[in-house]
Amino acid sequence: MLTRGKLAARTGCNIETIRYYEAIGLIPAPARTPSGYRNYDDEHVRHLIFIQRAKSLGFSSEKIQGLLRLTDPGEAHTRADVKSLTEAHIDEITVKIRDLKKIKRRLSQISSFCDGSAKSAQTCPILESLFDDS
Amino acid sequence: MLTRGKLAARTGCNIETIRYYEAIGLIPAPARTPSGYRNYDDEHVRHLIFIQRAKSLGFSSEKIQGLLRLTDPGEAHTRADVKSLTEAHIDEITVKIRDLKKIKRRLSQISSFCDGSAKSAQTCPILESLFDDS
DNA sequence: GTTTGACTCTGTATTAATTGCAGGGTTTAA
DNA sequence: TTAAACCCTGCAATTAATACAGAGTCAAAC
Repeated sequence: MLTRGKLAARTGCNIETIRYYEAIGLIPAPARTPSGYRNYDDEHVRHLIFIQRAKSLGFSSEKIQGLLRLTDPGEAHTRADVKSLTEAHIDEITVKIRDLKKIKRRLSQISSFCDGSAKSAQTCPILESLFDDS
Repeated sequence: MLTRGKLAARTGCNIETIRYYEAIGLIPAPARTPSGYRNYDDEHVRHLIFIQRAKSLGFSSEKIQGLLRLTDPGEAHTRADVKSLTEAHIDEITVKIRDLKKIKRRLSQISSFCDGSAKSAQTCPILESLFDDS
């Protein structure tokens, strides 16, 4: 019996947020016990973990719904559907990865270049480049 | 004269959001004209572009403040400071990149595997793996 | 040079996403 | 069999972002 509290503990998701995601349709409504308790299954666990990751990567609830719909057996998908949906997402993800790599590279430079004096970070020219658009 | 509206147009940021970011200290308060108009400079443009990117990558306002503080000439940083701040961020970014690559790879598989029939996506076993934790 | 439209200012209200709380029922384990 | 620990619902509070209202400012056409 996987109650809401246990699902929260297992996924790290706030217990109230689970109810909220159900309300907005981000996760399917689970079965209920005779007394009305929600009873989740492994599908819900995977769903919720995916949602949390996607959120942490800056995807909106709407975008996440779009990704999840790709896996929904209740939805019919033509090849064209899948193509256009996935390709738009792939492009967006490619940009995200590029931006993250840029920030990571700059942070590594900051970490290795600054010489340890109290004023080092202020004068380190690398810091400036953190904002660059190139 | 870079007014708030022009800054919004140049960065794609909502004009009201700029005022909000100033209120919570995410961007520095700009100079004012004698009549009270905000007057921004290039520093604000770069700041705001960086903030928008970081937001789109799932960083919280707090995290972004931490990153920006690394570049703030008014803050003193010891080497240890910089090391610990940057390394925590770098680790987090590494995870994000890995997750994004995973999602991207799965999306590519979805796009290329499904055979074009109306029911293809439902039965495509690749879809399931979008949730995997491995 | 004045008028008018587009812009800015401040303060406050609204929306969306999330979290917290209160009041009441259920389960479990001592 | 009762107390602790949970769940239920409904609603309030928070945070981030955006919208709006009323008043002042700027710029360019008349």
